[in-house]
Amino acid sequence: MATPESEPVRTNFIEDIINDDLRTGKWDGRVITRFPPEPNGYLHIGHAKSICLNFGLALQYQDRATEARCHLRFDDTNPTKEEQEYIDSIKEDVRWLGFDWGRHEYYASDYFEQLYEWAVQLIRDGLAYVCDLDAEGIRQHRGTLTSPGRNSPHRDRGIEENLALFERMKAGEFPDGSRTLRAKIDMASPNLNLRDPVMYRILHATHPRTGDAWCIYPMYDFTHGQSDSIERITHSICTLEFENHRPLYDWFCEALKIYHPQQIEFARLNLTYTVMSKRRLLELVRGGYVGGWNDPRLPTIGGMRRRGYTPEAIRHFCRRIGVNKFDSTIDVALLEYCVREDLNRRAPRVMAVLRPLKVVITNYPEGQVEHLEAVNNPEDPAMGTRQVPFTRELYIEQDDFREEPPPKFHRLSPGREVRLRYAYFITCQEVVKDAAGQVVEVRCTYDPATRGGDAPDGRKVKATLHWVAAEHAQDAEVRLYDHLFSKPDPDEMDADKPDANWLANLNPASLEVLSGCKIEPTWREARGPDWPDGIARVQFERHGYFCVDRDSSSAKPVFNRTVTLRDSWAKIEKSQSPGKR
RNA sequence: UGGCCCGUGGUGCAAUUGGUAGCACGCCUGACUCUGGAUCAGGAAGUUCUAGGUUCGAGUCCUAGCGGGCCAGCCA
Repeated sequence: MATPESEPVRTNFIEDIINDDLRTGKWDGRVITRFPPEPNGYLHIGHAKSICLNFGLALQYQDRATEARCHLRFDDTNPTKEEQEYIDSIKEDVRWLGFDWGRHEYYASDYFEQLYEWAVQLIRDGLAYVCDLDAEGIRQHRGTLTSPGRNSPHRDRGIEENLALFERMKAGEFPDGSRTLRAKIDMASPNLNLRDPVMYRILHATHPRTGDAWCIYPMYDFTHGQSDSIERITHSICTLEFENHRPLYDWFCEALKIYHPQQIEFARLNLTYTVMSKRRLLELVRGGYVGGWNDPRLPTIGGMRRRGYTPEAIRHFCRRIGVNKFDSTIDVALLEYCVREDLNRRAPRVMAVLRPLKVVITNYPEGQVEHLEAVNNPEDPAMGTRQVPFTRELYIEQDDFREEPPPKFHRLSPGREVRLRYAYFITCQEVVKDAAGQVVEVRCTYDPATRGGDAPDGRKVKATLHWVAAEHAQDAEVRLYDHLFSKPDPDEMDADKPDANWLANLNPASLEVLSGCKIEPTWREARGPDWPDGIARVQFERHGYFCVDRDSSSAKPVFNRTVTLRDSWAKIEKSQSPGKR
């Protein structure tokens, strides 16, 4: 049987290019890609798309290529924004996703010396010059989208003067922002990136890796292509916004006469009900709208890991969304489908009552305890069974009882018989209410002949409820997560408040913390095969998939809801509610 | 008003490179079921952005238009 991981997926336009190249021998049969994050933030599902693409390609062409691998390269050219902490978390995330860069861990900063020499080479060739304009001056000379720029007054400086000035920039003789090294291309180019782009800027800042060795730092455009070149990358895959930079990428490689990889752009990932930009993610964290970078509601890799998503599910998702050259927004339901699909096969089943309602089995002997066999995972008999204690007093879900059942509700209600999973049929005989009229207890009788869950006389029940023995129950905290935003597109504003911004669309119910939840005491015995990442995941029957949060203690476990089960009753209920449909 | 890139069911992708569209998610039915889960079967849903053109034949090629994205950081 084909696993989701191995299922064939149609080739995308990037694979078409690679296949062509392999056929024509363009790169001597090599396929070398790279994932080049800037260590200035945490990775999110959008990065996962790129990671899966780049590392996936290397894996995929292992047999067909003479050499196939993917490098991990940190694009660390801006010390004012980058930190070691980000480097560490990025490595952790890529590893967790299941990819291995082997010894191919690189840093653009490792190439600073070479980059400097190349800059000098360009000056010697008359293709670069030191410009004394400040940021404002450069901007004023740049022109606009529709009008050409003007040459810098320093554009025609002599080579020797440029060399001396650049040397002095490097030596730290000038303050930040006072001068730049620029490529001499074309101030009239319709592509603004070609209007004498800055190659080096002065930044007296301590770099996480090179410390204070440099006070001039190369710009992205003067770094990325050359880094690719040094590493002999064949296909340099990046997102669409770099399309306009490709001519510059090519220009530098050609001007320098160095190995010239091919840049290919693809569309970044967008998901419904969430935001993906670093800026917005940062705002959510800084503003306290979420608990931190690994808040389970965030689309960050750390958040998803804590939410209980598996690397397998994320990889499968990334394979299924495809790769293209135009913006699109994927329905988060597909992501959720992928997690369910994976967890359904792997997660042991456990009974957990989230909102307890006490049930007393009036004809069941007081003090008696029976141990009933429960299946750990109906999808995988190899996961075995366990013995769950059953007693006179139990908890069932509040939602599983209705004093006045609506149409199509076939759970417990007065006079009705249902099955307690793996246990007995019970019939509701009496309802106990508090002073406020709230149902606080349901008194039932059980049929001893239905032990195990089947009636010898063949009679059927319409519902099977999960339950937990009251005295034996493990108390737990359960965190119910839902979409972070209440609209598929967080930017869509309600007509009555057109001036609001995306934050107004935060879903007030994105997190609900439940305490006093009752978990079946044998839940730990239900564990299936070990989870490679050490995060325990279970299915709470009829609820969804949950993972054990790091806030857990042995006295009180804490569970995070990864995703709910598909819930057809919820749909019926929703369609019954007035105002709907 | 400039340049570049891009338009296929609600959403995301396919279509053997010119032979009148197929898959998945979602949605709706039904079957089965000790999870209202899973599974299985079926259904609704597309003027392939529009208009011309080439061709026996166009989602694929050409032209124009319309729509969307990106670009005026000493960010990446």
